[in-house]
This record gives sequence, C-alpha cells and structure tokens, in this order.
Amino acid sequence: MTASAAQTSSRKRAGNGAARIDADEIGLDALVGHAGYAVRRFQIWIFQDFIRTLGEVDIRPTQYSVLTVIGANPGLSQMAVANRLGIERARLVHLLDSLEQRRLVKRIKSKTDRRAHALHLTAQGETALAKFKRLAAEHERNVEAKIGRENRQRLLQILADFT
Amino acid sequence: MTASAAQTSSRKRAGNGAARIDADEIGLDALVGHAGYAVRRFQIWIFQDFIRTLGEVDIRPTQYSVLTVIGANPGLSQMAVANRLGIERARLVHLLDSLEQRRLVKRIKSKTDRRAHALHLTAQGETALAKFKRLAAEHERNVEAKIGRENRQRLLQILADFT
DNA sequence: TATTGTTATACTCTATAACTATA
DNA sequence: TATAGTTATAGAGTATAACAATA
Repeated sequence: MTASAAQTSSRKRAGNGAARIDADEIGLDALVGHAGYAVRRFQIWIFQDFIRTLGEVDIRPTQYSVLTVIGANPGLSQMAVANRLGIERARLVHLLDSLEQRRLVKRIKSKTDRRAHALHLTAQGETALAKFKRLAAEHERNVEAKIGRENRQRLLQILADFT
Repeated sequence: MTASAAQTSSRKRAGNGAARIDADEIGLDALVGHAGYAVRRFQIWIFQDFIRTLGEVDIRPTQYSVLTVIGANPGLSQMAVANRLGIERARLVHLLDSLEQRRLVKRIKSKTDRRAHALHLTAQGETALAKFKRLAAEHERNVEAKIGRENRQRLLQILADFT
C-alpha cells in the first residue's frame, strides 16, 4: 500500500454503468504503490520488443540466454546451465532438443561423468550467436530509447543482485 | 552489446568437461548488459514473494490486480478491466469465473448495453480485499527490504510510464 | 543413496480464432 | 459491420513426480 492511498477514489458511476471509459481514466488504486506491477508491465514490454527484434532469426529470450551461457562457458552440464539461469532441468531438455535440431548446440557425452552431457555450440552456432548478439544489442538500444540512458543504467545497478 | 563485452571470458575447461561448477563461477557474458534479463529475474522473485505472502488467502498477483481495479472503479466492463491491466479478455473470463465462485466479485447485467457486464465487488469481496491489501503491503515491505528503500522508490519512478 | 538427464502430467499464461447476442 | 462476452485451441512457461543410468 505504501504511500499511495490517496488515489483510492472509488468513483461511482451512474447506476450499474459498465460505461465506456478511457483506459487512462481508470485508477489503479493500490497497484501504483507496488513495484511488482510496474516491473511486470515493463518486463512484458521488454520481452515483446526482444521477440520482435530477434524475430527474423526466431530466437526468444530464454533461448538467447541459454546460447549465450553455453557460448561463454563451453562444456557445462545441463544441470549447471539450468541452475545458473533458473530454468527447470526438465524444461531445459526441450529447449536443448530444439536448439540441437537447429544445429546450434551439441550434447557431447562427458568422459568424467557418464550421466552428464557437456554442452557446446556448433561452429554454426558460434556464427549464429554473433548475429543474435548484434540484434540483441539493437533491442537493448530500444530499451534505452524507451526509458532513457541514465534510467537504464540505474536499473541495471539496482537489480545487479538478481543476475 | 552495451559496455559489458569485457566478461566474454569463454574459459575453456579440461576436455569436454561438464565438470561440477559453482553457479557463481559461470559467466553470464552478454546477459549482464541486458536490462531484460535482470528485470525478468527480479520479477520472478517478486511474484514468488507475493504468492508466498498472500498464500494464506490464495490470491495471486493477477487476481489481486483485478480485484483492486474493480474495487476502485465499480461498474467497469470486462473489456475496460482487460484493457487497463493488459489482460486478454478471453483470459479475464476465467479469472472472473473463479473470483465469482469465491463470492468476491459479481457480474451485473448492464442496463445501458445488454452485451456488457458491470463488475462489482461483493460485500464479502470488499472485506476480503482490505485483508489482501494488508498482506500485499507486507509483501511490498519485503521488496523494500530486498533492494532498499531508495532503490525501490527510484524503480517506481523509472517505470512509472509502464503502469 | 543421491544425481543427471529424461519423460510425463498439470496448471498458468499468452495468443488466436470463432461463435452469440447484442449494438 | 463492429463490439462484449464466451468457448476453444495451441504454444510457452512453471512445478512436480517418477524412471533409468550412473555416481
């Protein structure tokens, strides 16, 4: 509730209304004091821009994060990637199936632990990831244009612990 | 990729490794420069805390937002609520079905537009929402404890346009 | 006994399309 | 013709549980 109880207008409309009302006339009441609400709306905007900007290569945010981490840490196990990115290991299986079918990633049987797979980018995957990173940088410039250069920097600082 | 190419270490591990590695040893590479990655991880943390804090009343973030907006704007149509909160109208149908079964919300046939429903909280819904708001305020204090009072304020300012 | 990868199930959420009854 | 609410479907994403192979 924080300090936003002031907006609790609860304006009555004629009768049982359901009148046509512009979105900006509808008060959010307590929601304006909740960081989670704003963060959620912002996150949806960011993901939509990411998906659109990387639409030509058909890569979604989670796929990009998996490729980036494998590219920077070749040989990781599926468990290590899943834990690092906060993805369920069961879900990573399907993500990797898709990326492996597209010849971007390969699972190599680990010699030290025969239960595990060592994950690597293919040569094709390395090339593709370089392009994905260029498009992701373009997306990031969209974020900067949306909230401002300094605000984006502040945001990254505030949320640095959540990476 | 913003100013974070420095972390592109790509450290090789022995052979095809899949070695056991602590999560904090695994570099995120380009992800550290993406606001969307941090925002997503933060949003997941916030929602988990919200769901846990309001677990005793079994209310999730989206349900809370719907109840709050109806409470502050009685008589709204489903379309108006859906548009204001960025929820698909098809999905709002099921959300309202659930809230109506729990006797928190009622759909009243609009007298001015016989296609539409005017949404209202029940008396029970009003009482319940007051309790939900107290618990949500407790959740918000958890957010403040997690990122700091000033950072939370800055965050709300930076994201004010996304509400 | 515990862990890695896998398969399976269920529920939430998002994105559509199509239908009905109204407007 | 268009809109409000509804129903249905499909694909992500999340959360579990259970299993085989291996540690």
